[in-house]
Amino acid sequence: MKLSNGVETGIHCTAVLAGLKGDATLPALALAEYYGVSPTYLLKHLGRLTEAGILESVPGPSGGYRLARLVDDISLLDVVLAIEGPEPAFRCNEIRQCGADPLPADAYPAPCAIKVAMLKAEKAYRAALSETRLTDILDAHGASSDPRVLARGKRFVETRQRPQEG
Amino acid sequence: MKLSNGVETGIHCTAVLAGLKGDATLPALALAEYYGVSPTYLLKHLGRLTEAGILESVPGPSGGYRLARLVDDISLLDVVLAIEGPEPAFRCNEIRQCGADPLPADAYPAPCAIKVAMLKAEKAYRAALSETRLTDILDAHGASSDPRVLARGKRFVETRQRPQEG
DNA sequence: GTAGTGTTACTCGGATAAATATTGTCCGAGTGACATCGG
DNA sequence: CCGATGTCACTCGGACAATATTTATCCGAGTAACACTAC
Repeated sequence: MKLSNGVETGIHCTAVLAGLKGDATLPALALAEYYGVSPTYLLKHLGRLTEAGILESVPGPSGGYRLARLVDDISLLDVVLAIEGPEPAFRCNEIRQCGADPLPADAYPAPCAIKVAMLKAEKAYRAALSETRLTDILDAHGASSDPRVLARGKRFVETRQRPQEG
Repeated sequence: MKLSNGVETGIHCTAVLAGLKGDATLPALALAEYYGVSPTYLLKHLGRLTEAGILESVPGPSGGYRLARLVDDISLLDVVLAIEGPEPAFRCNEIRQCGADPLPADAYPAPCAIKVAMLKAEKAYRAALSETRLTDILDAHGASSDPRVLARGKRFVETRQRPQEG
């Protein structure tokens, strides 16, 4: 079980975009440079987030991405599901119904107990992700980060955001 | 994010092996036939479970696998970790420290807030898995399954277990 | 000086390859059972 | 008839391919800004 790295970059980028004021946008290329990741690959993830209604994309020069909702309305679960897809990690293949001399399907009216337990755990996982909103991430970041880190982020956003202010 | 199918087969097989009495064993080939999965591939998963101390393997004719511990001492988490590996699904690459004109490493004394949140969710996931023991699965299966299913399982175990009784 | 217009450069989006993880297969080492042979 | 022994078939375990998924890349469509021209 390995989570796509796109989740990490997606959340980070969403957090950065939360720092924009008003209608300002930030191009994908800028975010890619800021985090040292592949620009074109990042584009794919940002596209997923846009499809999911988490981000808005503005085409053309001075275009880019910005948040489509308030930071309070974005949870980590939203981002993870947008990038990884909505399907649960555990997928029951109903192997209990397979194999030698199988029974008819009507012999299995109750759901597979293993499936139930696995999905229950995954539900707990998603609940925890759902309880964490982007605001919480930003607050924790602001409270525990070194001033240099905050300054670098602020400088970056001010340098690359569109439209340029000033 | 997709969980290996080996997890599903691993749990099912462990549950079947729990039905053995005394020192009896069941060969991997029998389990593979029962569930209609690749025998050699199943062998790999059973090997992982043996390494983890969940199963015991007996070589030679009339050999096979059996539980290495009591059903109360085996949780779903044990099985999942044995097959998927102990590492968490979310792996922080510290991309916050990468990119253009990076800051020195000592600018990041606090752990990444995103990493903390993701691992916290995963901790909840593992806790839920850990609370579910193999006993619970067996109880639920015994209580909610059609008589035909239980009979098929019993017949299968009695037919293929080693040493053959009778 | 101002409005209209054409070009241009920059953006995102989808189709196309490489790398990696998962899935599946094959062959070899080891072991207990069985048949055989001798007493 | 009973015991020792050699062969054998069956087991698990690790090394070797095929497939699926993730990762990365390239190219095209679209758009707003800019410069230029005409008025």
